[in-house]
Amino acid sequence: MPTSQASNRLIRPDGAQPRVLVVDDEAGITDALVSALRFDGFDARGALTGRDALALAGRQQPDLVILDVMLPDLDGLEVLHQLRIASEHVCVLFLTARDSVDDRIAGISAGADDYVTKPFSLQEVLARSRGLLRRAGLARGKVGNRIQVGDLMLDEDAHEAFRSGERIELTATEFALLSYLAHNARRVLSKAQILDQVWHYDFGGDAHVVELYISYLRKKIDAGRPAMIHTVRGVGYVLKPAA
Amino acid sequence: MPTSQASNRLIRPDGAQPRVLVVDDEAGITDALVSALRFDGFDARGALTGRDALALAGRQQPDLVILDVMLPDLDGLEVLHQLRIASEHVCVLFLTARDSVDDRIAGISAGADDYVTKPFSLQEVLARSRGLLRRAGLARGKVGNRIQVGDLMLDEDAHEAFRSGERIELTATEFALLSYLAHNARRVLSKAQILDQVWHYDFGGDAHVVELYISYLRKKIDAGRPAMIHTVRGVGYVLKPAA
DNA sequence: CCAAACTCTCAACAGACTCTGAACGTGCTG
DNA sequence: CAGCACGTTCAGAGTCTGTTGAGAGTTTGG
Repeated sequence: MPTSQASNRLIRPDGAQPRVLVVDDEAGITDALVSALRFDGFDARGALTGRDALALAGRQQPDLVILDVMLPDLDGLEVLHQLRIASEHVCVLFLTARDSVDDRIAGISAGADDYVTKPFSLQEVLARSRGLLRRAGLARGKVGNRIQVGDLMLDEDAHEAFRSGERIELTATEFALLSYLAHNARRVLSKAQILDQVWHYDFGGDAHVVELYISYLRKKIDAGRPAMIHTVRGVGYVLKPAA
Repeated sequence: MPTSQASNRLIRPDGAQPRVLVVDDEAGITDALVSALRFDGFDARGALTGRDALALAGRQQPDLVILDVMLPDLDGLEVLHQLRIASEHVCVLFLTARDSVDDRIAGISAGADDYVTKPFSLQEVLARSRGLLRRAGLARGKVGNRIQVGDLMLDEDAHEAFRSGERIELTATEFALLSYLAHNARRVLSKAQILDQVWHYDFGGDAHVVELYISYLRKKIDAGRPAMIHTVRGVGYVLKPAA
């Protein structure tokens, strides 16, 4: 379902893909994340238990571990600590329940590098993962987290969008959608794909919101300019440089 | 959660990152500090016991040791003494329990260069660490611990802030917050990130304090001037030069 | 030991954002 | 050309986020 984004791929100094280990006992979440990460250019693996995770980590030597706090066998925090002992330079992204202050405190004091609250969107996790790895020095010599398509530029650190140098105000959802389109420029994305990637995974609504937000984006991005967002009837939407 | 700040990174004369050794028997604290230091550009390692610390120090030859006074095996003071024998030029930052005046006196007379009381915030420890290493001559040719964003200037040694040359009175918390924002200028920081970095690690409150202090800062920094502090709804806050 | 400053909680308000529903276009297809 | 499916857009309700003022509790400094 997710798609690659060769233009913004992170590269290890040795030329290989960054390695990511996903640990969550809900197979659905693990699979979705592994799948999304793979198509985003990461070498991703999944584990459903803390023990499996530690065993895998020993062999895979991941650069990043995405870790659910709640695991059936070992506590996520314990796993984290073991990981740090084994390989000190690993980054950790925590998955926690919303509003769980305890988790937050535990996460910080356990040395998590960042965390995302459930329910999250895949794009959200991907964005944070890229950010962590870039900061950890696994990025290809790049300043900031920028992506460019034609005369459209997105700065994912500053959460800013520019068209022909002109700044465009976007809401959080609009930015997430545009960001997903930009990462997959020139590729048609179905409404289902978009819904899966940009909206929270427990979002119950239908694909109508996608159409709505495409409409919002058009007003802001394409208003009075050569169109970059195109409809492919019966298939989905594409973002590409204006002719 | 911590973020890099390449613009203010300290560099060893030999070009490598400054080496830091963190020693605390609470794995959570050690992990959090190691993690934060790493993202701030240090080559950090952690040890949970005094013996491990001495062993590691022998191999790593750290420039700075962050040392808990209370250790299970050896006394922190004893560790400090041994360290000084081994390498005279190492800086030492003590971690002590709050209100433990005895610790402070003992620490200073034992040759600690500075100390921080628990519970601390990550930014606090990072700031002291930078300060110590700079004074020890490991800074990239810089005068003072200054950071500038647009017409806003922070002097972290003097704990002073200026906007367009005009001095601005800030409380301790306000300064810490502004400092964190400045170190990550043009990057959106979530309230959770800010809370983790600026407030004490055992702070149980919610993110509302962040909003409150942002409001205070705005009154002092942006009052009647082009705004530098911006809200990114649903994401967080950014500091950037006024357009 | 008092006064002032500071930090944080609470509560009310304002406004932005997100999503639903319905009406309206537009392009396919028979 | 009629009918239908798909897509677009408008309008509005509800929710959520962020802002601010007032004040209690705590710490600091004289």
